[in-house]
Amino acid sequence: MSNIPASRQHDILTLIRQEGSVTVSLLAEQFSVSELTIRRDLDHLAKKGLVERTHGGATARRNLPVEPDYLQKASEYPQEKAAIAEKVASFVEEGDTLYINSGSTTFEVIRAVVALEKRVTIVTNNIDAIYLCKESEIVRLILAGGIYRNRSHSVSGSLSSLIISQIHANKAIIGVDGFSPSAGLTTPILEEAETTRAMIEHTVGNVFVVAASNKIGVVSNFKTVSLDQVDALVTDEKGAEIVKQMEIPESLEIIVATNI
Amino acid sequence: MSNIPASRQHDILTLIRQEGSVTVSLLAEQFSVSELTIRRDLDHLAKKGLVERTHGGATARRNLPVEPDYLQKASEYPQEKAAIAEKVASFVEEGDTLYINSGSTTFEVIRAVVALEKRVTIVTNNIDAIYLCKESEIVRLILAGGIYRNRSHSVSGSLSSLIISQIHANKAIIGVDGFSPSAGLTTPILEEAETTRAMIEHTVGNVFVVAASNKIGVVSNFKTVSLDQVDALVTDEKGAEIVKQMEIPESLEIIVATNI
DNA sequence: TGACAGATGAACGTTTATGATTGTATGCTC
DNA sequence: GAGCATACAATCATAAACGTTCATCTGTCA
Repeated sequence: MSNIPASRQHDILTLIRQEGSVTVSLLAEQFSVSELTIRRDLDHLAKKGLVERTHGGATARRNLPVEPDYLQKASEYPQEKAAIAEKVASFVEEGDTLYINSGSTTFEVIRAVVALEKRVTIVTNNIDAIYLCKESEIVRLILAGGIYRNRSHSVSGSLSSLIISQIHANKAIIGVDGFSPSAGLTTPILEEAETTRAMIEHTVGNVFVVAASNKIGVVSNFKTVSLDQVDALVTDEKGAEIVKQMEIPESLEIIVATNI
Repeated sequence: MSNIPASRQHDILTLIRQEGSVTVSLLAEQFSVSELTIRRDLDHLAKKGLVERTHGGATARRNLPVEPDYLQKASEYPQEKAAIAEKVASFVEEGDTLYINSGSTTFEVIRAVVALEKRVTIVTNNIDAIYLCKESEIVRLILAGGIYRNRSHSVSGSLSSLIISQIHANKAIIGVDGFSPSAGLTTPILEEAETTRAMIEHTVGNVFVVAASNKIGVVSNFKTVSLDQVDALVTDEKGAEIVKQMEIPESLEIIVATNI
């Protein structure tokens, strides 16, 4: 992967997130390349679902009719999360059945997985997944049921576990609020922890945990599982640095998602 | 500010949501484009159901953005459906647990029930219910899980029935595509029929069927249950007329919702 | 050195956005 | 009810943006 276009696309992405929207002509001028190149860059970013392509330019994604609280959270480490999502999506294969729990990072994961255009089944308790999958004809979406929590736009609890008990996925992609060697994976909501645990227990393949550096070493309220039930941690460069100082199970692979 | 159409339309939309209403001439001045362009922008937004077009401008729309074909169906008999929804909601009592299946009529029912501000639990397979319940702190929403169908914005099938098998409601409010003495209640989708049947079977109290006159006497593809499992039909005046000609079980009460 | 992939730009025809023009409908004033 | 102003719809012309194809350049690898 060559560096010059990648870094320009990264800069474009930052600019779009900053300004909300950009024009092709302005970008072409700013980066001293032809408009055609900019258009290709934007198309590339749009295909990954990172921006919304429009006539004359591109805008930041704003396709959710109802914006959940966690979209504010999503703006905390947007690039890290996008990079992590991109990375973990690269492990997804045609025909996979995936457990993906709720949260801002895993929301990005769903976006990245749908952008792959592979024939996969996504099982999730994140209701917002419907916005991401609605245009895809080849991704099958199974929603867990249960009591709806408006703050996280998700369902969880014993009723969710009931459905999960019927499905065995071959990969799980799990977002957490805390990742710690001693406390394992932790979340602030009891029911979410239960649902996530059920997902991990019904996964026959690899369990990926996605977490930006601000989650590493953190302990939240409720324990999901301990680290020896996790196969891989996908994190950013800073997160990987922190993990290196920790005593983690040997079986746990650390995967670094380098910023785009 | 970049003046690409998408960005301008977004700004117009936020402005409308902020102010409640806008005029074409003011917008034209503000964005330095012709009024004609503004009109086209507003038409565009109105077509997506995001704003309400008026003479000389546009106003905010509190309605949620729903699927076009869903919306089309919803606009078929809007007054009748609203009246029916209002009527059936009047039977809902504090503390009730309600089964409500998916469909444009029952969507209105959920809206009416939430407006009651009574402490009830709604169990539904209509995902759009989240828009209606999100602001209510006293309505508890339980979503059935299962495979998501984008056309109806609902989940259904055996996984949904699994959750339903765990819940016994004391009232069920059921929308149908066909209501017929011989064929019973019918719907065009097999899985929906299964889910609806499960709801009715797990209701210990009254089962209400809501149907505007265009559904009465109609037979759709898949049977849900026969009429003797229904306690009441809530319909409009024209529907009541038609039912009078039919041979229906004596136990089935006909409730007429008079147009407001 | 030669083959090759990826990035870039030019040229072409096509699509989209915009504004001017004209005529029609709506609402208001008198 | 006549006259008038405003908003609208319909049509056309123009310019900008777009997609497609081809050619060029660069760096990599054998």
